[in-house]
Amino acid sequence: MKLNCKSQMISLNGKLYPCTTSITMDIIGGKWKSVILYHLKDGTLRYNELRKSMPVVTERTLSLQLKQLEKDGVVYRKEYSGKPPLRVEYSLTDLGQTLVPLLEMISAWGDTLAEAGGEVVSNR
Amino acid sequence: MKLNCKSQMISLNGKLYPCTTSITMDIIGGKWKSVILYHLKDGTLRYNELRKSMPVVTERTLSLQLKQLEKDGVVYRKEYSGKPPLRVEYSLTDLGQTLVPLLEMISAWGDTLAEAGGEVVSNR
DNA sequence: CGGTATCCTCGAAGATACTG
DNA sequence: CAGTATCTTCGAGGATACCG
Repeated sequence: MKLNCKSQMISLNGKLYPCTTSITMDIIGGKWKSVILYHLKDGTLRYNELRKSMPVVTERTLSLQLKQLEKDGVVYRKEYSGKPPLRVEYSLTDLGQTLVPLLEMISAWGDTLAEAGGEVVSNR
Repeated sequence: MKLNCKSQMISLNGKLYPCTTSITMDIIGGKWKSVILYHLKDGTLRYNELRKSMPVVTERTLSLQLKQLEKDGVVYRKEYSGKPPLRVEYSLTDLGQTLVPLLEMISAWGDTLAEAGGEVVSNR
């Protein structure tokens, strides 16, 4: 059955959504999740590599967002536990991989706007 | 120049973004904007028609979100002012139309998840 | 290195009532 | 019909310090 977002609610994992777009936006929306996913789309990154790619995010927020992405099944967290220094790697799951075309479209649309009126401001 | 979201900031309309995905998400993100846009993708709707398509949103929130979409240039507000009853129609602008493939992809991705584990809950 | 713990701010969104 | 006006709540995200 194809859901069509007309005057009905959809229940998924204990949450109620008014539209299938809301489901996707719940998973990739917010200030940071699409950015994290975009950086992971080209491969595995360690926690600190992610941090360096996103200089403005705080550690706490990055950590929280990663946990949510992990819980929603789009990001995989692999911990290589030997003695410290600890090594943790993040990557997209198979489900996360299915988001890549979407992430690229989102980025491309924003890119078009930026080309028209945007400006690169800083390099760190 | 193609922007790549690596350690630089992009300035657009007085806001700073860490990534081109952030630009798009700023415009279509949040709890309601993608739902509104999805409903408008098939044509013009009056304020009350939008309300009825989205029974859980409050008037205030719908009104605020529509204003932001209008300000960001993706929604067009046309007021037919005669004497009351007032008639206002909302539709996508040309820029808004370029979001349609994206909105459909967002909806389709959520739909896939819902088919796997979701459940339609109510009919109003 | 890869996080937590605490505390805090601020804006998105809701409830309800009212209006041109 | 198509909103505004007020007031309130709630949670995302930030600042800073500390931990295994």
